[in-house]
This record gives sequence, C-alpha cells and structure tokens, in this order.
Amino acid sequence: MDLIPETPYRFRIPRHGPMRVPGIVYATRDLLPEATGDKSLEQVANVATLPGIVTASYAMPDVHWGYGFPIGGVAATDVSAGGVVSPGGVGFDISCGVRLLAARLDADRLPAVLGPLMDTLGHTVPRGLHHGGTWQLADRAQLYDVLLGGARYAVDAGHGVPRDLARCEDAGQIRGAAPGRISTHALERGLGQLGSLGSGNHFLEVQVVDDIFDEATAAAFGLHRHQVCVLIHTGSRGLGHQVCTDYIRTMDEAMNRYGIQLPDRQLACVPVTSTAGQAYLGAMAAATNFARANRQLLTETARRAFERHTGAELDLVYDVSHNLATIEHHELDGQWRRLCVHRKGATRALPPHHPDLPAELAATGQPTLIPGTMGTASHVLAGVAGSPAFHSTCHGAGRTRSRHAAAREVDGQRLRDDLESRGIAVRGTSWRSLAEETPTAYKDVDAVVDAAEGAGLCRKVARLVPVGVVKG
DNA sequence: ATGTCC
Repeated sequence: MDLIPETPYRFRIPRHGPMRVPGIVYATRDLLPEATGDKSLEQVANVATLPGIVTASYAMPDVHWGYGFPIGGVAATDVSAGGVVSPGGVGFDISCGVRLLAARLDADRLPAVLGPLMDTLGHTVPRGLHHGGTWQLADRAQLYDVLLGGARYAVDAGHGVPRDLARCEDAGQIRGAAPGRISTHALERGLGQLGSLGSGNHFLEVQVVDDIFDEATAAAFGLHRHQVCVLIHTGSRGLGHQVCTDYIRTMDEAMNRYGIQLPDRQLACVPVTSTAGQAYLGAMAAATNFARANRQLLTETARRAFERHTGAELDLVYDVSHNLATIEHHELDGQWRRLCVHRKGATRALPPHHPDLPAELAATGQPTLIPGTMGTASHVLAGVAGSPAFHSTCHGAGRTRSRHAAAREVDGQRLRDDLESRGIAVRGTSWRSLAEETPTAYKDVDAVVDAAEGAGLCRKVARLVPVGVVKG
C-alpha cells in the first residue's frame, strides 16, 4: 500500500480499489505503525470505502490496530447522501473519556499526605473487571434517569456541584439519548457499575502540573505550575460494551438490505437515517450519558479522599470523550453539510469561538485532555482555528504492543517497584494487569502530542506528570 | 475496552 509523505506531519494513502476518499495519516515517520503486525493503515483504507464518507479517512498520531476501524481514527459521513453510522467507528467503550480536576493545592504539600491519600483512593475507587460502582441505583427507572440525564442527573442528585456541568462536553448531558433502544442485557450490566473505574488502560491518577506552554490559556482553564490535579480515565463499562456488541450484530444482519458491501465485516454499518441507525445513535447517546455520570461519581470519590487528607477542593477543568459518533454541521466546498462524525480514540478539539463552546471557553478553544500511559506524562491541549479532520486530535499514547506481548515481556511487580522508585505511588489490582499497561507497550505520549500540534490539529497548553496511580 | 466464548 502506498503511503506518500506530504509534510513532516502528514502522509497520504491514495484512493485505490473501492476507496471513495483518500486516507490521511497525521504522524511523524517515527510514530507510524510498525510494518509488521499492526494493520491499522489498512484499516484507514478500509474505512475510506464506507458509503457516504466525505473528504478523507483520517488517522491521528496515536493510531493503532482496532476492531474494524483503527483506534485513533476519524471518519465523517454525509447524512443526506446515504452516509452510514458504524458501531466499530465508535468502539466498544462508548464515550470512553477523560476528566481533569484541579486541586486548590500545590505540590509542596503532597509529600506529607501522599501515602494516606493514595491508600484512601486505593480503598474507595472501585476497579477491576467485575467490580460494581459507588452508586447503587434503586431500579431500572433510576438507570433511565442516568441514561437521559448524564452528569447533570448525577449533579442534581447531589453528586457534584453545578459548576461541574459548565466544564463538561455537552454540559454533561448529550441530547438524543434513547434508553429504550438499549437491551435488557446491557441495562443489567450497567445497573451496578456506576461510579467504577473498570480495567485495562483506565486509571485515576494524582498528577502535578510540570510544564505550561501557554500561560494565558492554562490560567483560563484554571491551571498553574506545580498545581496538584486528578485525572480520571474511564468509560461506560459493561453497559456500553454490550450496546456495541448488540448493534454490531444487528447491523451485520441488516447491512444486506441496504446493499452495503465492505472489505471487512467488522465495519458493519447502516445508513444514519435508517431505523437501526437511529436506534444505535439513541443507544450510544444513552451510554454516553452513563459514562459521563460515571466520571461524575468517580469525581465525588476523589473529592472525598482529598477532603479527608488535604482539605483541598477539586475544581473540574474539563470532561471530554474520545469514543463517540456525533451529528455535526461542517462546511465542505462552500456548502454546509450534516455529517455523522465518528471519533474512535480521537478527541474533538473545537477552535476558538466555535458556536458549540460555552462562553467562558470561547476565547481559548475547547480543552482537550490526553491521558498518558502509566508513569508517563499527560497533556492538556486546546483546539485551533483551521484544524483539519473535523476539529479532531489524538486521544492518548497509542499502543505499540498487544496486552499479551506486554504481559509476557514485563514483570508487574518489578514495574511497580520501578514506578515507586521514581516517586510514583501505585495502587493496582493485579500484577498481570499492571504488566499489560507497561509504558514500553505504548508510543511516547510527548512525541504524539508534538506531532498533533505540528500537524495543526491542536496546540499544547500544559503537561502533567503522575505522582500516584490507581489502576484498574 | 469487556462477565477476554453463546
């Protein structure tokens, strides 16, 4: 497959075979997926065959192999031109995302309290594959309230403060949620999991602002150097996973009716305007509200731990999803089009003065949060004017090795000792899950955000480093 | 990512 370098930060996969648009990969040469094993660039080309896709099939600098679509992929389809929606373009963890909290506390106060603080977080943050959450919902009716209301419902029920909502994407509550389009099985899986972290690369970290690249924007976001922060990375748990599983099956069966032919069955999709397409988008929005309420509940758990050990309050900087499909208006060749924008392992980064931004963020552009891998830095970015890829940027470091390979090559206990010796307190769940998340299985997150900035997708605002990790 | 197989 041809991969033509166009700039130091952009490569092109020219149209070939059934591709309707080219592939565009934003990365440096060093960040491109390995030639062996990782098939993500073939996946970029496969996505370019989707009915209704416009402009290009995009990959972000953290691109790697995923289910059907690459992780780090962005694809938009034209709703009024037979454009499709695909669950594989969102991912299994619907509305997986990141929330950053800024403590009214500076790093010099940490050494005295870090151990007990991490112990409390370790004991009170539910995590791991099967674990239930902190908010035991009364019944399915209350779960419907969560699925319709998202973080807004959680705050209204006392699990947060109104200011939290001003700093959530979509004010914490995405529109169009249709809980009735979620299977009983998915509802049952979600019922006990609200306020839980999950596993894999999900984490809750205590971090310190290590570097500021744009003082004015950092100040507008509520961040300053040496400030203590909490970063929460989690999603919609078993509920979102089951929604994805259910609709992949539905669409795989329904696709023939629409005469859709694809190079990979994992791209299963239907027209946005079809019954199944509308049902998926309604279920996906409901799962998104679940994920946002989930991050709201974990915020409450973090606030209680900080209150107890430091007395410091935690202010929400921002909450953003990186696994989502949304209906958005974009101008293409001078015409405004209604597009279904899939971002899978990609983050929306609206430019300054975009109409969907709240007034207090209009001047800065959308805050975009990039969780690093365990023991490495995380980043705060902002959207920029004129960015390509429907105002999207990267979402994290991006895997370079499978979980299996990582666990084979790394000893979890030794990794923990290594992190502790570097001053990072670790509260994990199992040695194996720790080993699977070794930083050596990921790209260099600093290089990823530099490439994203170099490509004109966003700009850097602040860099944070971890001092305590609670790992799922 | 995920009750890592219905």
